[in-house]
Amino acid sequence: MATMEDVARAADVSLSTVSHVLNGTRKVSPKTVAAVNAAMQQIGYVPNMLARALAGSSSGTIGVAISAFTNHYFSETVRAIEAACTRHGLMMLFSDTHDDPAQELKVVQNLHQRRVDGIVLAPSGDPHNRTLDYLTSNKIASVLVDRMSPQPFDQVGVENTEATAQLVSHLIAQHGHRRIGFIAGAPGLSTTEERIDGYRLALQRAGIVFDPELLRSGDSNLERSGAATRELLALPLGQRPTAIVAGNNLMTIGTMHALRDAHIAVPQDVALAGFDDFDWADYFSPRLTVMAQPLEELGAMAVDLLIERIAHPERVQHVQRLSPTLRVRNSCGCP
Amino acid sequence: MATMEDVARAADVSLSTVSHVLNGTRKVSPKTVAAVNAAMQQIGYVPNMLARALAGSSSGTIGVAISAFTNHYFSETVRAIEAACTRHGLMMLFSDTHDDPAQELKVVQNLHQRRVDGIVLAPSGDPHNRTLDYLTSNKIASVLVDRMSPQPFDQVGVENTEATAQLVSHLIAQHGHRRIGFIAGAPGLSTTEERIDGYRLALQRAGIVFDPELLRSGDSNLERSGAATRELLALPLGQRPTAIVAGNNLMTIGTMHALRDAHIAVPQDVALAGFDDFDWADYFSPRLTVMAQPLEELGAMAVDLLIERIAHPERVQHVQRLSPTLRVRNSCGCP
DNA sequence: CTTACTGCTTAAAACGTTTGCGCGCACAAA
DNA sequence: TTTGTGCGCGCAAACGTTTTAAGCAGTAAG
Repeated sequence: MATMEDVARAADVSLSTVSHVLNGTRKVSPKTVAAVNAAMQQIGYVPNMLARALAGSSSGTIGVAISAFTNHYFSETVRAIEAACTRHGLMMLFSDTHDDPAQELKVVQNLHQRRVDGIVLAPSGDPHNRTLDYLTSNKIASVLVDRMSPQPFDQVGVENTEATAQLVSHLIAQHGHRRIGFIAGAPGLSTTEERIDGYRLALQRAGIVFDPELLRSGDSNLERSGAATRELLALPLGQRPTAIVAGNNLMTIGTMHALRDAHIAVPQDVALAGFDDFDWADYFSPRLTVMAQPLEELGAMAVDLLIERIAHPERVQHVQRLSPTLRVRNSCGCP
Repeated sequence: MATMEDVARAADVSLSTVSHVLNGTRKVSPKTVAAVNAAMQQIGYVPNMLARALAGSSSGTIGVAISAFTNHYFSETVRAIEAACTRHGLMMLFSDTHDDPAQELKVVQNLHQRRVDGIVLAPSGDPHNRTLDYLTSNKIASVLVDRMSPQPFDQVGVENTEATAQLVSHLIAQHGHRRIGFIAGAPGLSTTEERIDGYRLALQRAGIVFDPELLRSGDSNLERSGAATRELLALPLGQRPTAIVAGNNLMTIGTMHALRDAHIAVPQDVALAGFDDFDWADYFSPRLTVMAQPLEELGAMAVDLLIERIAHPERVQHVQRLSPTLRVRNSCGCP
């Protein structure tokens, strides 16, 4: 494959001149520039970014470690991140963490070995914070998305507590529900905790006493949320919820699954609302009332923060909370 | 950052010995191995894959150029590809083509510059085949997914013609429809052509004469498929379709959107079926009858073929057709 | 006592860039 | 004529690996 040296030879200039033409690193006479460009054209030169990254300092690549596998909504986030990368002329090295601490660490090390300029990570709920520690101790520029950490990182997430409260309050205030079930996400995730907080906050504001029986873990996945829903439905009649709120998209589907299997009509028998929107939600029944996260913004913001961090490693960390928006449809009981 | 040389110094051996310990490239005495490993541990050495790739020949990275942005279903494919990569110890450099020939070429060149070992591409319908030509003339190991090409490439796709015919036949044979609308994908894509063929094949087999008015292009996207559906609905009563088949997931949603807006009940007023499945399809109404593509297999197969190709650049090309499976629910009129 | 081999190790040349240093030249000022 | 001052360039040293050729003991065979 043709190298810069071949180009130099063909254009009868030095190697460094070719480099400088390529990067505009210093003034080169127009005549020489033309000669070099012609030579490149002619011999079909393709720059070698590996060598460039090795010699210089930036690889023009960022790493993304997100569990797109376990949670569908992360696919969207990844897409948004990729779009932002393209806008900034970066490439994205993507690997899935499967929300598993060990795998997550492996992925991050892998990215580090490949000398990415920075990393976007949706941290798993590792109680030992191994990956986070690895990032800090190796001084890797990084941004956390979705899940927040008390550690000093740049972070982008959504406002969960008030948002969930808003969702629950809608069910209470607009539709008079008093017994509302909540299907919570996987324990250990900040989003899970925050959304539970929001749930309890809304109850408290309405003067409803919290019933632990109505709070179930759906473990952020389809199967467990279905099971949690069945548990809710199995409660004695007076205690059984008249409405259910699911903590994320997957659990909304899982809940709907269980309700359907139990021949429970939504919203007639039980009202339903959830976190995360779907692009088809307007066209299929029940039309889900949800909290929609600004995924596009989330991805763009993450990349912006990362670029900023790469440029200024010592700047103080930013923690951004984006606001999700309530989309009222009819699964909550609205017409 | 620590280099191999630092490790060598710390372990009091030569640089190349460290390299050989790391790669198991040749026999090294157990004592030396231990010393080297200890040294690595101690100084926190992180291998530099860039340098390794530069010196050696493989970068352990493959490029993926797919339009995940325009078509949701590709997200799943990308996920499947990533999973396969991880299984094989590869990393995935991903960039979106937006189904735009120019962007696609740019992306592929970018990947090439980064010296990926190979590329998985879902080719846009570029009439000039610029990207494909680039790949062949630069002898880049590559595999085409989803869309097929007459050019000599390794390819994985699904069987579209018979599958579509099966979908259409179901509507005819099981539910007695005679006027069936078809919302086709973007022109120029092999999948689009093949699915149209399947549609016509099914009509022909049932002895139904093809009415060009019933074949509309939804251009593989939401908006245009909605418009196409409205055109179908605007046909005079005797000509208006009693069933509609959509050419992919996005167009199924778009079609459903238009039907909903027109207050047309599915399947009572008009039956609906489409290509591509959804994970929520079982739980929301109408429950869509669809042709489900084996996305996981598709991704795995693509990566397998690519690895094979990288290992043996001169082997003859394989073209694989996977079989989608019909999932009958109730949007077609089945109970 | 050579010779050849074995088992380990070192030295050094790639790989394809970037970049600091410095050189020669032309042209203006002294 | 000198001296200075840019302007265009080339040279060569990194960057962190892999890999080939060769060195150097010690040992077995001739």
